[in-house]
Amino acid sequence: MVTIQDVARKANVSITTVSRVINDKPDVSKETKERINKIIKEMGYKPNSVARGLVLRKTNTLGLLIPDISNPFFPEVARGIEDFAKNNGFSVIFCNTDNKKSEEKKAINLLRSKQVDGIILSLSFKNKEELEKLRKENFPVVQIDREIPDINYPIVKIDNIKSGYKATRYLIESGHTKIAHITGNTDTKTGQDRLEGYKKALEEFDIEINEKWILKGDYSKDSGYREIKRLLKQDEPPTAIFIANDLMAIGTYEALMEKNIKIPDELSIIGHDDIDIASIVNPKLTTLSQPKYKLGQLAAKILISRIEKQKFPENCKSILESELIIRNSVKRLK
Amino acid sequence: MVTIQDVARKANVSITTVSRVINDKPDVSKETKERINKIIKEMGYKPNSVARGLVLRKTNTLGLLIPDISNPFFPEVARGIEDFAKNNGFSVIFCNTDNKKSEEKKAINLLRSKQVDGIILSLSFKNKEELEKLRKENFPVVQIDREIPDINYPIVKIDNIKSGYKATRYLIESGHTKIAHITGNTDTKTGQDRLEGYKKALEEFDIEINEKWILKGDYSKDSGYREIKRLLKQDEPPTAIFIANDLMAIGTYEALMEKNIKIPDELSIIGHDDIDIASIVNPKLTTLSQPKYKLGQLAAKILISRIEKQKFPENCKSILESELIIRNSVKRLK
DNA sequence: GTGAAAGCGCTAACAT
DNA sequence: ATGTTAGCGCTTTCAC
Repeated sequence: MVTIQDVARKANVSITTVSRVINDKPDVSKETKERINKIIKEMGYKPNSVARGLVLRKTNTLGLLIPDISNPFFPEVARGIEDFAKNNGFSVIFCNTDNKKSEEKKAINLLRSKQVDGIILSLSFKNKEELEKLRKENFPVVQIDREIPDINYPIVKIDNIKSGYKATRYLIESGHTKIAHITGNTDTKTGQDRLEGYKKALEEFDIEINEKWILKGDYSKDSGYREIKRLLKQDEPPTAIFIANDLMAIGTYEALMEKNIKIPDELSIIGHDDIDIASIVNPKLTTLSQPKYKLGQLAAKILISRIEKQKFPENCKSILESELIIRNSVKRLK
Repeated sequence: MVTIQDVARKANVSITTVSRVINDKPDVSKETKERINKIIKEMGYKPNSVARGLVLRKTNTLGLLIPDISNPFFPEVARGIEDFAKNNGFSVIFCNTDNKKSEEKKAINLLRSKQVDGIILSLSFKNKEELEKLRKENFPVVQIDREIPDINYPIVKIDNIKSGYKATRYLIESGHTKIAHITGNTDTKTGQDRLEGYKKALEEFDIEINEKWILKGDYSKDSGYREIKRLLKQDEPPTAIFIANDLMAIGTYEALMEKNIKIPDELSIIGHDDIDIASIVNPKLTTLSQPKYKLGQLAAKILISRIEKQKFPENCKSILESELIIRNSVKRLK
């Protein structure tokens, strides 16, 4: 490892001067600057960010804390974050937590001890404590996707109530009145919100809410498969169903295929998220699309602004709108 | 930020003693140890990894350099890496390069300047230089998925020649003789290898290779869509096709659906990778499954062994076998 | 325009 | 069993 010392020695200057050159500071003659730059190149010198981080108390590193990078929702978000971060001189450490409180705590401690300058996180609903600790220290944080209520931190998310509302409303406007719902994990705000939107739409159109048609999923494909089977056992089946995410909808597809029930003729389905698969299954899944890349990008933008202390609304809530993607899994009755 | 100084002052001991306690070193009385641990807890002291990294010349951080985390192949690999890393006290910084040489170079420089202890990477085929630089310094590296030839670094990958061979052989054994191939990006070793496996199988079974039936894709869904359309314009179409990855196969599905060509009755398809979608499309796609999570896990294991200087074959090539997943997209003619 | 010196928070000889 | 000291590679005052 060649250090600033080595460069200074070779150039016959003090390390201060070399430091000035690599940081592009004034007060160094054009002549020496060029000479030092040449030597830097020759020796292949690269400043040590760790040493720099120690003195500057800034690592130019962001933490990303998510439930699971292999959940199809997150890779694109992560990409949006990394792209924006990279373009602004930051890199990102990612941690998977599987929504476990203990893992979340460990990950936050790890990131803090690594002195990341800020954290983008998607916490499980129950974990208010950790976020409050960060808040107390006024540590830069941006929440994504899931919001822990009553804590004053920026959040970038989809308006999930509205999104659930839009999905359900589309079913209603297509002529359906018997509409079921498979919820997401109702330990998450996201899951609760989509459910709330579902109820809101039914109420608005004076359709009675049938609790038997509200089935408790957990965002996993298996839970979609499981819950639709339970639904089908009921005496009076619905004609349409809003499923809180596409992954569960896919599970549903499999169960229906097994039972030889035709989508959308016998059951209309609308999903949520517009993951890759949605445009590929047969019939193509009507769903709501989340601007995932943008979500990540914006989260990184807000966090970095906060870190660099540029003006940005202190506790901005950025609510991105989801987009209805009409495909072939909903039958229009009118 | 509370530092080791603060703890030492409060405990009326030297920072050395505190250091001994937090690192669980001997030579400190049970009594003081307990007292200091109590104070550490009270003050919420967390050691500063950056300072530690500076003196120890070890950051317990891994770099992960991949083309694109939102490419469905990588999230699971990344998860395997992060899990193993975490369980062994490491965290991971990830970088997307889009297979661009310039981005790869920038990312490696960034990771080096951040003093990561090792790098797991999947480089574009043309980028031998950067890897050679690392090799010269004997820097810990593990390649995943794609191998740059002639460089003595550990690699964890699928045997893609064998995998292409297995895919093609399965088509042959199903009774097909007119077998086409849509290649992956032939700038990558992976793409070349699967093609080679395809040819090898044909040769072994004395089937003449028809260059017209070898179509040049680039691993993107669009290229699958595009190339199958070109294939269909030919006078004498094949009865089966091996497509170098599932994403392209999905593009193919769309084109065939448009043209109302039935899979597998009119054209049999075998893909590669077994991404989520494969088990969901209609008909379900027969494909070869890569142990992605294991791939990541093993790569991390080898890299960390190397870093910790535990014995592990210096230049081990870990060739994981892909697994044939028989579904419904190949028609058995015999 | 350039350099000497202090210090970021920690670990590791080397005393005592 | 505990403390003193030096130093990891860098930036930043302050002096010249």
